Amino acid sequence: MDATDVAAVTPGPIADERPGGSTVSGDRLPKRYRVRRQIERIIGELDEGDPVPSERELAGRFEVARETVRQALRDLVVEGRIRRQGRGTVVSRPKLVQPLSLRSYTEAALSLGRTPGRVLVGWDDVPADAETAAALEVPAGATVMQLERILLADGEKIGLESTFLTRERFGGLRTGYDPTTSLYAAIRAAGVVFGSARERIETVPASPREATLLECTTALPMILLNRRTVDTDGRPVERVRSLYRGDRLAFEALLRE
Amino acid sequence: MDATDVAAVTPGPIADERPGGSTVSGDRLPKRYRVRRQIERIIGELDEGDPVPSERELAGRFEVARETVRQALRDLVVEGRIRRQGRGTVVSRPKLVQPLSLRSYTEAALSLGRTPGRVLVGWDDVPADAETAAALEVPAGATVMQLERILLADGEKIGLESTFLTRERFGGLRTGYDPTTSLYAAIRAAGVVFGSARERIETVPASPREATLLECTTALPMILLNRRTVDTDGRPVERVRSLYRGDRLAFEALLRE
DNA sequence: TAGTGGTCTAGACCACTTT
DNA sequence: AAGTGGTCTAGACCACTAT
Repeated sequence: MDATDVAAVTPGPIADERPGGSTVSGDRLPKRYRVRRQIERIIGELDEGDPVPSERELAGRFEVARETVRQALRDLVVEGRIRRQGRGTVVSRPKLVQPLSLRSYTEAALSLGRTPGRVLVGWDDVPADAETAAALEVPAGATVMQLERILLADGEKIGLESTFLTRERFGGLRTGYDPTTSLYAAIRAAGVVFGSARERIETVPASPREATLLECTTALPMILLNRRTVDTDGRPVERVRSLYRGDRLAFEALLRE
Repeated sequence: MDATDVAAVTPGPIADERPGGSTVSGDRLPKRYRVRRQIERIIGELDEGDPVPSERELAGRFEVARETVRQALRDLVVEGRIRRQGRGTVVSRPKLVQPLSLRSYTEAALSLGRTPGRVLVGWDDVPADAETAAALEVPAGATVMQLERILLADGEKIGLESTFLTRERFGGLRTGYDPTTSLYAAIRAAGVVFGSARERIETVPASPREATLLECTTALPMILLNRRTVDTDGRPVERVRSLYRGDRLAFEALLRE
């Protein structure tokens, strides 16, 4: 189905009596929500991957400013209903739902039927910031290893992951470990048995660097996961900071008494 | 400390050579990120609850359009660094970190040293939507009870919670249960033993109704939790849809092998 | 090269709250 | 009455991409 086919779906301009440059409509609902509902009707008729009409065309069709259309589209991007892609905007796939577990990203993605991948961004010795130092139980400013990778699902960039490890315990990974493979497998192979982890989950905006790396140009809301993992003796193993595209991923937890 | 005292912190307008109405600065970084950094410097000098300079004043000080300042402030709101409040904008408190567990909101808030509260929004018989019907194992469109409440922490509105229950099993709660108290306590008192729950966590924008109820007028990113709880026999107990302000809350999970 | 989304400007009116 | 954030307009230039 082509985007031009859906013109019949939209009945016409959005009702608004006020003349002149004025704006705030008499009713309470901001105009962008009515625009949004119209756009939802359009994309409801489209299939996954179909192009959405351009911002300028939607603005003209609904007789609103382009900025107003953009605000409506922004909501739909956050919800993962549409996606900006190369040239235009297209209808997107449903969010990937990843379980919160001690398993690695590789294992989680595979169990969901997706093909995992990683792109190495950097593997450097860096001074530990306050949070990393506390997590790894090293003095503030001590040198630790940082492994930063982009996470892929079926080739799509969905997250950015930084793992911090002490050189004392894991310096050996520098040789013989391929950073595009599962780190957890390598850590286990080094004889470490994962015990438990504490993970903090919140929403943050993407920074310019992160947006560039993940190819989402806007300041999209992201899901930030901060994990501290210890082994069965309670000794720190890793600190991980994972930033996932909020429009592409959701997480799932299993809770027990 | 007063917001007017920090003028000395800001060195002056943001560097940008281009003349005329043009915009996109020669360097790659959008102007709003430099504006944001300037504002961060200002609020770094302020204490919790202090007023942030007004949007118009910041725009004048940095010699940018007010919309550009608003984009920068939007990021800081999402991160929970500042908060819109009545008249102006103020520096906010750190996020509340709530554990993901089978415990009720009441128990979680108390264990964090916060005073929990609830405001009843509605308690009605409603037709089950597809998700609710599946969760409660009733036919689609069947009538179920919906209990909708605003969640408070120290009097502040931080979330909106809808609980769906079957009338067959929990119709008795209609009499003798005060909806501003803990629902979980009442359910337990009815002889139900919670078994486990599956919870989905994601980021969504707030709808106009939700923003109004939570008194966050903007389309702020929210954290949406969808929970399905079953008893020890695996029978469905409840479906809960909780929407938390992403700028006020974070969540924490404990992971084990 | 034409069209797209990304960014920014300079204005305007509104509802609301504080003074 | 004055000031705040919330919303919207009508334009503009840019980098990028598909044609």
